[in-house]
Amino acid sequence: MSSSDPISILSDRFRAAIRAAFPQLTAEIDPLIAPSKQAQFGDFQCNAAMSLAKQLASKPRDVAQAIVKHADLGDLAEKLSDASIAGPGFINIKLRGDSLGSLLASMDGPSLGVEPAREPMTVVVDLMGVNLAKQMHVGHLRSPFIGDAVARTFERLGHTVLRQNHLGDWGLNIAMTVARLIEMRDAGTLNLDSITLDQLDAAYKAAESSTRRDVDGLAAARKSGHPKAIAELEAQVDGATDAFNRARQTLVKLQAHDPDTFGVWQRIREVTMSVCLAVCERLRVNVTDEHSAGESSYAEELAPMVADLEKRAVAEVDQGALIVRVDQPPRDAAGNPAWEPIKEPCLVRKTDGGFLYATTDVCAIRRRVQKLLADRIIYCIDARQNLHLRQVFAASVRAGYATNPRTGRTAVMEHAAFGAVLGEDGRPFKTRSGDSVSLQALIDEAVDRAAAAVRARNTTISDSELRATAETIGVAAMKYADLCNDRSRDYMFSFDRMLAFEGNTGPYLLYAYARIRRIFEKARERGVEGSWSSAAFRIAAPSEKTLALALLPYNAAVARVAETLQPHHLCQYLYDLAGTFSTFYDQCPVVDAPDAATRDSRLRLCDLTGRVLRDGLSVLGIPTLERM
RNA sequence: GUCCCGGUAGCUCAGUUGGAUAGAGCAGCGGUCUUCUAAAUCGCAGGUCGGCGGUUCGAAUCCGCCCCGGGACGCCA
Repeated sequence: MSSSDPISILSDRFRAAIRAAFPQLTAEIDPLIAPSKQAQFGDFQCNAAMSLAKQLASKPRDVAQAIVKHADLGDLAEKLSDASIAGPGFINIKLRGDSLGSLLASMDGPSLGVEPAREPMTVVVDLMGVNLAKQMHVGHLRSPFIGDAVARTFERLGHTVLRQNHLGDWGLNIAMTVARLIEMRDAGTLNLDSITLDQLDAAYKAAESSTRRDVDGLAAARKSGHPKAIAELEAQVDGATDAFNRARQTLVKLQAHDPDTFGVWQRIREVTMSVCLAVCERLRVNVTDEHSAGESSYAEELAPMVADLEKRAVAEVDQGALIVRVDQPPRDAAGNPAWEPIKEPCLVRKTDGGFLYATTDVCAIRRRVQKLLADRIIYCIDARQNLHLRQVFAASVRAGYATNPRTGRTAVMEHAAFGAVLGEDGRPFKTRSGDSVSLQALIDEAVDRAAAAVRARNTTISDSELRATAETIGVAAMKYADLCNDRSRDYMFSFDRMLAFEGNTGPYLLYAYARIRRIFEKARERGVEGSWSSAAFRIAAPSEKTLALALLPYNAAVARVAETLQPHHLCQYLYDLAGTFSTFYDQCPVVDAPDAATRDSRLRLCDLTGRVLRDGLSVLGIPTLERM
């Protein structure tokens, strides 16, 4: 299919021109086409002459002249001449007046100019790390927001996407909680049938602290010699040791699927998952139960896998633990290492024979590549896990687990790392008392604030519509505020800013879309319907041209998100589009346009803008509203 | 100590992979509603791009050395 993005078309034309002018250049050529920053220089510019001059050992302006001579821009842009060359060798390009209309027309189809991937791949996206028996809090926000947006981007491009919710649902901490709950149930202080996640969370914390042995405190007390303090701390350590041992016994029972123990565990899982999935649904994050792939699901595979690693000497014993060294990657024929060397080895078995989270993660890669046939695995996880993930990736490659059985190629594994969520004081987001804020409370507040804002501007809206509208606006505000930043940075969580309805926010984009919908409602009231859909685009007014230019690079924006795993590039595109639309809206009457042809052209322009906004927001996982 | 992020307007952030005079939004100042939603729009003001060197026609961007902030560094997950 032919592209509708002028940068893409111009790149092709200039690449051909450069090839023709300099046949001696064999390497790949980047024609460096960019929009002009200032209108006086035209619409676009080619910056390739300067860098090529270096390779060709000639003068940049001579190179530019040769490019200009060979460039055929057809009916897209005005013919180039020596006057098109400026400064050290910039080539300025001015689109022809009628070309924007035909570019828009070529974009105006179901795909909105988005080109499907040439080689559809299977992409696994790891996008949530919920732990059993723990209340969801602000720290659980970014992974599903970013991960779902990335997943949707790949889906939009025609790839097969498999979301994975890597649940923390196994291990000693969970067993500890199970032991605690059984004790409470047997003591009659707890009804497991009606237990809530908050109660589970409390039990988890209690279990955790009851097994923490204060050996440092005891040592200090012994040193200072206070008999009472020593006695208390001895009792504490003994008690904690008992609790710890009970937890270990419970873990053994759990692993053996002892009916009572396993039943309690299942109950914990049920309660946690129902909250987790309800939150996902409310946040419009496409994660359902079928995406669950908990640590427990790997439990049976760990021992055989580790035996395989040991047998093939991929892993070796070091200081009692079993490790996979990743400091000396094999090199291919060209001398490129299979991964960047990492000094710290990857531990896959503890001295006591137990497995670690790295073991499970390697096992997950093995399943994702060998069974799910992943070509690419994307981890949307906290930046602090970076070293751990790099080790796990390297160990998997070394073990051969990351080699896709269908293609024979090593799956591409990437860490889409993100920073912390900070409060407005610049410190990690917490309540005044220092607790983490529950996700439910956070969403409720965003929605409440959105409701108040809608009510303040619209007194006639029904309560049910108000609720639905506020829900959409509140969630859009939260998601957009997260996604519009470079994910690798820490980001500042501020209700005031995300719900300000001004500037680069979710509500601003929703508002732009709602205004477009209102134009069509108005048009229908006037009896104008349908006739515009086949109208010719007549791009005349400056704000029409700006809007058209903002519209065309939609494909590039989506493609860029897939390339960089950075949804903020799409946010930037959409914000720019909404902004240019607002200016157009202000300056160009649509329904009351001076003549029918202009009106129909503008209606079609509005329709295209609205569909791109809706589609782009849907790629981010944000639904639109017909009215606000 | 080693490694990974980050440092751009008073605040929150972009910056198309090295291009022309570094851009938005808040906050500040001043315009624009009998008109398709003013939740908008237009303008003004605001900068040693952490610092110093280097690479070249050209650096916020690449390289080196520092400074500051955050994080991670074998038997927790």
